[in-house]
Amino acid sequence: MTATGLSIAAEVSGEDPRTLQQQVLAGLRRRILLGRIEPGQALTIRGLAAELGVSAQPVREALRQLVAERALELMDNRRVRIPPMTIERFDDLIAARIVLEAEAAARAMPYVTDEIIARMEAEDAVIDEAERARDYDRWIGANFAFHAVLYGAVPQSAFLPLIESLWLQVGPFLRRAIRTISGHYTVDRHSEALAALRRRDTMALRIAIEADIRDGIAHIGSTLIRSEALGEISGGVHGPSTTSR
Amino acid sequence: MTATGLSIAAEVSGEDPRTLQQQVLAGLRRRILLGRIEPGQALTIRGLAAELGVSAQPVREALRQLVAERALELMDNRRVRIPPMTIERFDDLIAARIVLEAEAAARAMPYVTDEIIARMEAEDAVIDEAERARDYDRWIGANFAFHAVLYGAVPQSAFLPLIESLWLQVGPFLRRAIRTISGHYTVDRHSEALAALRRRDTMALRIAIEADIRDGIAHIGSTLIRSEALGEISGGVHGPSTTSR
DNA sequence: CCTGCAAAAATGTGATCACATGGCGGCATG
DNA sequence: CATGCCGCCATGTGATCACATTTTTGCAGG
Repeated sequence: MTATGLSIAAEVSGEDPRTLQQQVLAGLRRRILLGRIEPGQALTIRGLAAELGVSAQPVREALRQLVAERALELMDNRRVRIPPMTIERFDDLIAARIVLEAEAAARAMPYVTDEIIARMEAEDAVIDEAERARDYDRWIGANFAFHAVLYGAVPQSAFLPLIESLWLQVGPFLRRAIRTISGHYTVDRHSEALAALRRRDTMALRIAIEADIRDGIAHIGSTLIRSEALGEISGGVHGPSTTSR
Repeated sequence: MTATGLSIAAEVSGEDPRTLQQQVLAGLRRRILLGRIEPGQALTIRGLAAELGVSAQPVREALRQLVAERALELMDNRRVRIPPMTIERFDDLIAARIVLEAEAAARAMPYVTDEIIARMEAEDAVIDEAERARDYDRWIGANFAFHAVLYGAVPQSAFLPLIESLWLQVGPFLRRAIRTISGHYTVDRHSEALAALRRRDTMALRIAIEADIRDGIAHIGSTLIRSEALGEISGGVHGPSTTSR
C-alpha cells in the first residue's frame, strides 16, 4: 500500500496522516472542497502556518500540491488563491466531470460488491440526514463520498485522482449556490444509481450518474450566470492580501 | 495571465520559468514524459539536487507537485518513484485518455483557427522528420505537442491539465515500447484529424483522436503483456536505493 | 483632495540545519 | 554456514534564516 496524500478516497476509507504536511494538506483540501475558503482571497504561507500552529515548510508543500491539483492557482505575483470561476470554465469542469465520472462508474461495475452498495446507501442516508439538519458541510461531504465509494471500488483507479481534482475546482462554488437549491433533487438520482447497481445495469448507472451531476449543477449554473453580471466570480482583481484567518 | 508552473502546454507556447522550482519541475516533467527515468528507480531529493546543482528546496517542491499529478508515487517508506505499471492501470489510463481527449477535442472545435491547424501541421511535420531520424525524444514530444496545440486552443480549458497528468503517467512506458512499433501508424490518424479539423467535422475529429490513441497504444499494451510474465513492470519490489544519476 | 513616489512591511523563494525514520551491512550467536 | 540483532549511513521532514520581490503605507507636491 502506498502513502496517499490523504485524498478524499483515503479519508473515506479512513487513514491517518503520518506527516505534518499531509495533515495540512488534508485540512486545506477539506476546507476548499466544502467551500470554506473565499474564492479570490490570497492565501499566505505564513498566515496559514500561524493559523495552524506549524512552520511554513509543511504549508508550502501542501499549497504546491494543491496548485498541482488545480484547486489553487499560482498567480504571477507568486501568490496563491482559489481560481476565479467563469461560465466557460464551469462548463468545462462539468463536462469533464460527466465524461470522467460516467466512465469511472461503468468501469467500477465489475468491482461492485454488496458491501460497496451498502456503503453507498450509508452515505446516501447521511445526505438525507444532513439535509434535514441543514448541515451543508456534511451534505456536501457525503455527496462526494457517495461517488468516491463507487469509483474507489476499482483497486488502482486512474480515474479517481482526476475526478477529485475536478471536485476541488468546483467545490468552492458549490456551497455558495447550495442554499438556493430546492433540496430533494439528488436523492432521486442517487436512488436511481443504487437501483442500477443492484441490477448490475451499467448503462442505467451511467445515465443516473450523468443526471446526478447535471441536476446538481443546473441551479448552480444559473446562480453563476446571475453573479456573472458582476464579472468574474470573486477575484477578478487580485484579492486583498488579508492574512488568512 | 497566471503563472503556469511550466506545463507542457506552456512549453509549447513558449514561456520561461521565473523560479528555480519551476525549472526543476519542467526538467523533471520532461524527463518523465520522454521516458528518461527508469520506472521503479527511487528518486532522492539530495541526489537530484546535487545533480542539478541546486539546493534541496526546489527539488522537494517539484517532487511534491509531480506526486500530486500522479507522475510520481509516494511510497510508504516516504521514497518517491515512478509508479509501477500494471495491465489494469494501463487500461484505466488509456480509457481515461480516450474519453477526456475525445471530449476535449470536440470542445476545442469552436476555437480552432487556421493558425491552430497550421501549428498542428508543423508538429506533424516534426513527427515525420523525427521518425526518419530515429529521434525518439523529438518524436514523442511532437506527438504530445500535436494534441496539446489542439486542446490548448480553448482558453482556460479544464481538460488540458487532466490530460497532461495522464500523459505523465503513460510517458515512462511509452518509450520502452516505441522501438517495437512498426512506425507509420499515427501519421494516418493525424492526417485524419487534420482533415476533420479543416472540414470542422467534430464527429470525425472525435473518431480520429480516439483511433490515434488506441492505435498508438495497442502495440504497447501487448508489450506490457509480454513483460507482465515477470510481474509488475519495474518496481514490484522497492527499487534499489541508488542515488539518481 | 487627488496623485505619484519612496520608505517600510509583508511575502515567496532558496538555502541550510537539526532531527527522526528507514535501509543496509557487519557482527555475534546458534 | 545460516540467522537475527545492532549500529551506522542515507534520506525525508520540519524549522529557521537570508534575500529578492511585491504590496502597502505614508508623505510630499500638485
